[in-house]
Amino acid sequence: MLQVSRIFSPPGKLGLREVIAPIEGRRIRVTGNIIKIGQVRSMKDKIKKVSVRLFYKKGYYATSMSAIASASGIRKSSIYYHYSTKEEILLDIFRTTMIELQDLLRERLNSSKGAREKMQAAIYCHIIFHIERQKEAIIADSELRGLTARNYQEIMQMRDEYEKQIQDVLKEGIAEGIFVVTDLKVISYGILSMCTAICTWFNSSGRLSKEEVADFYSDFILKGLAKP
Amino acid sequence: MLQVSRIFSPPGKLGLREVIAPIEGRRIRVTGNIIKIGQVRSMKDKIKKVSVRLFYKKGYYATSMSAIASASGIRKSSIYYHYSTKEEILLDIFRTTMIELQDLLRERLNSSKGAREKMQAAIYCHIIFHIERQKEAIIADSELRGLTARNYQEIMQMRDEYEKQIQDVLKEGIAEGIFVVTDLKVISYGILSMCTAICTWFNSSGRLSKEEVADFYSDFILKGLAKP
DNA sequence: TAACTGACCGACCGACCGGTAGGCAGAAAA
DNA sequence: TTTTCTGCCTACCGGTCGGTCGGTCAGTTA
Repeated sequence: MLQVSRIFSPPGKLGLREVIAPIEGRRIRVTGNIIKIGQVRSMKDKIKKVSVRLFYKKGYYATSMSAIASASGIRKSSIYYHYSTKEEILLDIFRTTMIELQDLLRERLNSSKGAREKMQAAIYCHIIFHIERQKEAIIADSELRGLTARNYQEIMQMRDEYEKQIQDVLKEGIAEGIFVVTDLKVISYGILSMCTAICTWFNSSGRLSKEEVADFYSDFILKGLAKP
Repeated sequence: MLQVSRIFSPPGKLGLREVIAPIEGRRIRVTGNIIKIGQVRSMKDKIKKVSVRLFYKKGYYATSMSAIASASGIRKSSIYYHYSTKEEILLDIFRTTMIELQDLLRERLNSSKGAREKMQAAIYCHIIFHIERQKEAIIADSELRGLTARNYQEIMQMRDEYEKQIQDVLKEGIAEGIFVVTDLKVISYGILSMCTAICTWFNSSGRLSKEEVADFYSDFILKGLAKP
């Protein structure tokens, strides 16, 4: 039996829809057991998820804390129970996104042999990630200015490490004698930025699948790298 | 003889430096003649130039009208004599940047023969422009959200026309039988986004000159396009 | 000399910003 | 049963935002 908590009794001026909305995706305790409704496990996750949507749609600066709150079904001040500042929400999004991307790449590279296969894997997973996580990817690519010095440096370091892995694959290909690279950094930036930019124009209900796009780019880049 | 105008007599609480600042780059009339000081021809140009600097440095939303005003050496309300809204400043920057880029590309393409030479010219002028006009390029690339529907569409149309010119060169190369292109749009987006992204990392006092970078990218892309 | 115009100013507006203080219901711990 | 903790609430803060308004004053024109 669901023991109806205060959530169901209208607090203040909230209407019925506004009362019901926050329940979706919230933990509800029933004498010890936890029932998960929807995909969101806690209010903190919900705030983060909503923030991703709003930062993506309107940008970090143009998104207010009250907008995040009302889309999460709580009051603005309640956000500060979970996050101490607005920037911390952004940082949380940055961190999890970067870590997931980093882990994915490392895993794929470890299960690949040779520079050609590794480069293919790297391009493929970078592109698929940037399409599947389109919103987070765009935020991570364009909202760096929202971070203050300390946090900015932390994220930039993660980015550098990621780029280094790509550059290592390029080096490996040069050592193997299958790649020709005029300038390691310049070419690695070029490869990454063309793959990253996909998330700005890709339409999942469009003409092409993400796998097709990944294949096209993979072919193009490997041809550009190949020793004649 | 310089007839000293009100500009020189301190209005309100302005200190000496603040009084002198606005004179630089301002038209000063001396019985009919106009003396130009500095590179800026009018206060409107100065506001625009200052806005480019601030939008680049802090972003459109994070830049306030009062910040633009004080950096221009006038009061906030005076900006509204030249521009009716903040967005109009942004739109002005967008328009002039896009038009300049568009004109530059058209001119270079007209003076080139054959798809290979045209593609080389297109890459070269796109990159050089994005490095020389780094600030405007970054704004044009990242502040689209600052435009409301009507203005957004206007700029997007200009962007589409620009991309079409690149796609036409690709088509020409396919017809000539020297390019192999898996997908016209996808590849053109890839080429443009890697060339555009240069403005985010290029450092003019760095290891490489803009011409070197342009050459590296040109080689890489043409190799990726070439028929084996 | 009088009327007009271009370019600017100070004072002010309502809306909204991120963030804080303190309270309160219900669940868990003692 | 009492106390503490969790997760949210209402009410409010000082500050800033983009933008407006009624002037003001030098220079031009009539």
